[in-house]
Amino acid sequence: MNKYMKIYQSICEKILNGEYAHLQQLPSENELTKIYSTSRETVRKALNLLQEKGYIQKLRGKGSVVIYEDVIQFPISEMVSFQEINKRLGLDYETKVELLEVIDAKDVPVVQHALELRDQDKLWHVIRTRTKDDAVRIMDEDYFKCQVIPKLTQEVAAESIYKFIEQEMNVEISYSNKSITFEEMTENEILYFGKLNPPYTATVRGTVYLNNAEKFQYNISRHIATEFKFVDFSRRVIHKTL
Amino acid sequence: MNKYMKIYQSICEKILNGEYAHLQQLPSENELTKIYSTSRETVRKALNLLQEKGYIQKLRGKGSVVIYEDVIQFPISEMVSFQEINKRLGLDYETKVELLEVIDAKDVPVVQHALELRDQDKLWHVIRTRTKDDAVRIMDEDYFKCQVIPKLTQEVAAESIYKFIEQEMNVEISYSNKSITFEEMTENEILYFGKLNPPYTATVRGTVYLNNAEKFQYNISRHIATEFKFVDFSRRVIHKTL
DNA sequence: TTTACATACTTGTATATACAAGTTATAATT
DNA sequence: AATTATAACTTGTATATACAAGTATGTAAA
Repeated sequence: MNKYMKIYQSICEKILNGEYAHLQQLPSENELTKIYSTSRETVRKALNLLQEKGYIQKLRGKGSVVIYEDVIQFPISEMVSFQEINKRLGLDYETKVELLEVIDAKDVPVVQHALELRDQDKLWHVIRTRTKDDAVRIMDEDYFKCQVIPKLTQEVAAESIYKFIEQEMNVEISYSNKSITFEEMTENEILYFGKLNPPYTATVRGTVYLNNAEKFQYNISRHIATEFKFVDFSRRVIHKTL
Repeated sequence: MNKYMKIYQSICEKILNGEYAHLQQLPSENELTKIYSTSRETVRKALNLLQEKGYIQKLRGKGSVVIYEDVIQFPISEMVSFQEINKRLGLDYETKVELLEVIDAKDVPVVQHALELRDQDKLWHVIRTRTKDDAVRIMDEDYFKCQVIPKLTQEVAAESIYKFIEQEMNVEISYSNKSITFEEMTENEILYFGKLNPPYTATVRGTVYLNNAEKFQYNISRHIATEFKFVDFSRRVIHKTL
């Protein structure tokens, strides 16, 4: 792995475990070059990434301070797998694989369109529920291109599909476009969640891309509307007034 | 302004107006250095920013392609002012300033806590509605530190407060933390939206920070729950499994 | 025709240098 | 004591170089 990525992960870890606390000043770029025995530009790459992801704030002349605070809600703009969040936040959800099958793209027109597939293209169809305190809180439905992921097992689906893809296959998951809507529950959702009042879900739909801009996954994540809270970190870039 | 920022804005503009179309290949880094008569590293800074913001995808050995597509929904993770979106997407909402007053921080405990204010600190309190087709669709409530923004007029509030702050004052709006929740409408909201079925709002609450990590704005943006759709772009960074 | 290789392109990483610009603390001056 | 200037720090920008690594293409060999 790259040097600057190692430095990023090292500092990130220190922030997450409290070694670098909220609002604490980080060592200066010059000091970090000595600590990691590297050049200043390499340190700067790591720091810029930490800033972009909302861990630190840099200020010219002063240095970098930690701005990350533990959240106990779902980060929407982070693109981390469920298991990564589950572990990091200690949420203790239990995953159950409700369905794992291969289907034809033509049988799910919405997904076929979203992933730009031909009729005969094959898809993995996975449904997983996330349970806590004996109640289903989240229902995840995923579609993966079989072309990209030839094999998929119950065990992998119960653990982390992303971890499997990135470590076992030579595929780089790169970015995603998501949408969040509030929708009335359908019969299918009531099946998993039970009858709720109000009968609404917060639904996150996402298309996930590989690093060559190929679409390979379509995801629908349904949460109990009144229960969940999505959080987001974003940075301002000034755009020209057109 | 910086060179790489000018290049970013130049290419960004070309993407937004279609000069560089969806999935079109950008000129190579070497060509761009000639076009903008600068060094490769400076071009790379601009391209990396474009990639981070979801406009392009780079691929080693191949080049950069445009991945941006016009969306007609609200970008949640972009941190652009309402007027910036309104113009860019041609949404044609009409803004009405319903309230513009100065209040004591102690009168709004939630905001006081969020912005870490003392009892006697003063706040601008602004309520604006966004109307389209003769119906109120969005209700924006903002609180700004008077310390940072001493003056604020009805005219500025009707236009763009961010534009005013960044161009008139010497203040750099830097980043924000937002949350999205699904909430039952209160009497106050029914006042502006009217009675709706179901009586729920999609509520975005955000704390906005300056570049010195000082909190200066608290924002509550209420949308008709079943009507709105938030969109999000995010990039994957592989985290260590802790 | 097919395969393999070499080559010329692309972006990615790491390093170095020089200077600009903002902050802070110290010392000198008023 | 208050102000000013200086020096020593901080991060930001721009440039240059060298090499690594992935992609595409053409050429030569099988």
